[in-house]
Amino acid sequence: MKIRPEQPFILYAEARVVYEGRASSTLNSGNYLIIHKKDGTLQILGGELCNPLNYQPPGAKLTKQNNLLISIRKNEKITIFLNKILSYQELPDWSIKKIQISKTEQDLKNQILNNLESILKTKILEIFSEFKTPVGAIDILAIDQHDIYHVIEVKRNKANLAACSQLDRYVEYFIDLHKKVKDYIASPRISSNALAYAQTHYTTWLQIDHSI
Amino acid sequence: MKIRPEQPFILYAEARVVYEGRASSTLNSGNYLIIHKKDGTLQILGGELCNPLNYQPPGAKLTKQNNLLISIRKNEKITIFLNKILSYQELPDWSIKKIQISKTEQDLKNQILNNLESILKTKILEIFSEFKTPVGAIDILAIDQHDIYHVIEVKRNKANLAACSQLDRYVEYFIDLHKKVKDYIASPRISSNALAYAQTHYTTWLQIDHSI
DNA sequence: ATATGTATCTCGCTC
DNA sequence: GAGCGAGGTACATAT
Repeated sequence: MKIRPEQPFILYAEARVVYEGRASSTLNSGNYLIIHKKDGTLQILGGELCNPLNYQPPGAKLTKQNNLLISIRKNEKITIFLNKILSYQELPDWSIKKIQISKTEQDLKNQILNNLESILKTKILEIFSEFKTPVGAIDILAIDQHDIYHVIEVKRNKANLAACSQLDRYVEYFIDLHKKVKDYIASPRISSNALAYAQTHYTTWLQIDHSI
Repeated sequence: MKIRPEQPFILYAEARVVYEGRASSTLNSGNYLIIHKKDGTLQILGGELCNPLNYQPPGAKLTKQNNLLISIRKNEKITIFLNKILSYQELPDWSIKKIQISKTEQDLKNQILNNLESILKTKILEIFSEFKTPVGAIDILAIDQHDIYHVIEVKRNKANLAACSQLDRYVEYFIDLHKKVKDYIASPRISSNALAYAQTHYTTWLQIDHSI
């Protein structure tokens, strides 16, 4: 069956691949699975690991010239040199449903918001979620009865040094505005270096788990 | 043809999927592409976007019970409820070659290392790559003739606030050791907020491009 | 095993 | 469009 580059399809072929764009890459000849979706997404999958060897995100445009498949998107170009087509199948009825997910960071955040005063052990007058600053958006900002700004960075899993630094930026922002600040990392776990860093920076780690 | 869960295969099927592990998810019934690799990798791909709807990384174990495909890895479980098999193909000769990539951050770093004195405009006595500290590994550390520590954070593309914060941690580490420090972000581009932050924190942005 | 950072990250969101 | 951060991030690497 003839390859129709405007169709969604799966193609198993002996091929080699060249990519030129943000980075550059070459993939030596072998048997690979080539996937093309109707939004332009292109993936070349190898026989192990999750991530594609080469890919184009949605919006790419696929064309065919003799034994070449060429996908172009902005300044990125993938050229597939087809040596032998081993199988080809079009998937016109491929579903585009979205997944329903839970136990995300948002869920953990809601859990904290619902128990904020007992967690912070003070009376809260104002609560902000995703409070925008020039140095990023604060997960939870709570202002208490003594005008202390409680800044909370939430991580759904193990908090690391990057989480501490994120918090540092927010704290500095309020310090510069002459506010009194207390800062917290709320997460189920924290890396040892992050915990050490937090302790020397007067950051409180709130261990908090997904309920259920 | 009968599904053999120990084989690498591509399966196009009407199915629904349930996942339970670090997070939880459900995917309603539809036509999806199910990919199984010999390293245990499992992916359920929808008709748009790059990322799999559900997946298991290498090391997962796949079994079949009637119309169920079950993949288990540590505390993570994917259950695929097969309603109708639309196509099934085994790929025993799927290649596992690796891609050759260039224009990575490492390439950019080497470029800087090869021109360090002209970039920093001073005589360098010692150079360290990936210098380990308790607050992370420094991309490039150069100590000059005046015992000034030049700390460089390299980003292959656009630098953001996180890059600035990374640098802050390294600078603070040396300040606490009573060293004189100059810090730099080296990248082709930088976000406006990151540049503003850098300027108020005495961080120098070195605009540097991938040669070629 | 844990920890850290990169990635052609992708993706969704907000401005 | 830019910017930011989450992600079941995956993945490589060092300890």
